[in-house]
Amino acid sequence: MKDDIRRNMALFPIGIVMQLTELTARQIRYYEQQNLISPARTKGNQRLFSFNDVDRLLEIKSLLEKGLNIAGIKQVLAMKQEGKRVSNMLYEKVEQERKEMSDRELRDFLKQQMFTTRPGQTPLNRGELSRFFH
DNA sequence: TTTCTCACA
DNA sequence: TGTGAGGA
Repeated sequence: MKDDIRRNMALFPIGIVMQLTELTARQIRYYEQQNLISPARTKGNQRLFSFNDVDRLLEIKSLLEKGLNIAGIKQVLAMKQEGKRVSNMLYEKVEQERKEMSDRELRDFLKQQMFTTRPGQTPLNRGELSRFFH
């Protein structure tokens, strides 16, 4: 579908993205360093974000609020891409099933993480989320 | 004015 | 992650 070119078209500077996502410029730049997003650049080296980038950031924010840290988000995002590759040519109904499955898998994944965390290793989840399993 | 990179009393 | 410096 050629709707992708529109979603991936670099349009807004970091200032607008800050308002859209309610994230600080510092955070947005940091997430880029962590390869969670890959905005285009202007000739003046200014970042230009696409709708996809904004969506991604909103998802990151959402995951952050669920208590995940960057490492956890990276894995979730990776899972999303795999799932997308499979459901790309399927219909909406299947798309919904994928989302539900993703949520369930995310829960299982997090739960398992809590018990699998090895000594000296930072847990993938922290903060509020801990309350749900402890 | 806005955004960029770098670095930390 | 915040924040200030110094430049574009």
